Amino acid sequence: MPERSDAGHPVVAGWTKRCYFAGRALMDATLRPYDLGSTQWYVLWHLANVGPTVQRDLGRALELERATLSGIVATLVRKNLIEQTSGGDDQRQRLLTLTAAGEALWRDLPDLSFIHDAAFGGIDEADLATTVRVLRLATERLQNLLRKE
Amino acid sequence: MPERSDAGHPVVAGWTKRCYFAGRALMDATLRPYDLGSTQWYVLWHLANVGPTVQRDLGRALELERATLSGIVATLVRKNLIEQTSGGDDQRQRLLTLTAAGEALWRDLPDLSFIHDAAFGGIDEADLATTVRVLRLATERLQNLLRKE
DNA sequence: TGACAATCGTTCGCTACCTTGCAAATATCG
DNA sequence: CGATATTTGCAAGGTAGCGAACGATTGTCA
Repeated sequence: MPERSDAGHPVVAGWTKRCYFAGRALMDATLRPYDLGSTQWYVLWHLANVGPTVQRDLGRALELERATLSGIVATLVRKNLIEQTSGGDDQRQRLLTLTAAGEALWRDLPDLSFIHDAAFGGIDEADLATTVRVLRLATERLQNLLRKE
Repeated sequence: MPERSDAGHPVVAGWTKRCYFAGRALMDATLRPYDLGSTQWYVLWHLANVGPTVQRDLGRALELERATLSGIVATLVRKNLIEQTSGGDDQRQRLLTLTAAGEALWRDLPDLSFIHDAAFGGIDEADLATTVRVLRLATERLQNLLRKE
């Protein structure tokens, strides 16, 4: 967000945010006709490609807090796209499954891979690798600071 | 968010999101004792360093939608940190100014530059430049796609 | 001048993040 | 076995983002 170009650091943060939101906006715009949000799409993707999943595992896979996923699951259940059952050995956890309507919708959904291709296609592989390395290192450092308060 | 490492593209998107949220989380955690959100901090920063600003210009500088900024301004006014006046030649636009309490709080606030330093400090300048170039190019491509629908 | 268009801010409803606090179920260990 | 800790999910409340629709003001131009 900051436009200060003093040293070069804040600029990275700014473009990280802009890039994240631009991709998300394109995803949201593409999914809008289907009345789906981007994170809802990720949930459907996971259930369609991995199969029925316990809510806890889905949260870990998608890196979402329990409270966040809880709301998204509630929305998808309300739309009748997924089902949330609690008939396992562990009575705390809930199994998530695509409904027939959910599977039908998933088949109708357009392929979103064009977004990644549009964003990063044709860019030098070495540059992409550098970008990933920088972002991952920065993320790990920030998360370390977060753990130590 | 996606962990698929097929080609390399989706990985970039995943780390872009993680890095953005890690930085924001650290910022939020640092500001929590002061009951401030990260975007609220950016507004105070701008008013403290640039001076009183018309709301429209602030939105452009911070790249926020009118609706988003409207809510943030309302929050800061409610906290008595900024003032929103409408006494210009153009009766539509509102001038934002720090209140005395806002200036006092700003002086108490810790320096947040340690976040950028922690994230990107010590990384090769060329690698940072490459990262910025990749992210900016991807962002521009995505925004172009957004304009054409 | 008078109709129409553009701009500015607000409000509403939505998605998606978070923390905190709670209750229920399960695991662990004395 | 029983007390305690952990895990799982939910609800409430807050921040930050979006689009759409609406007054009010201002600009444009026939």
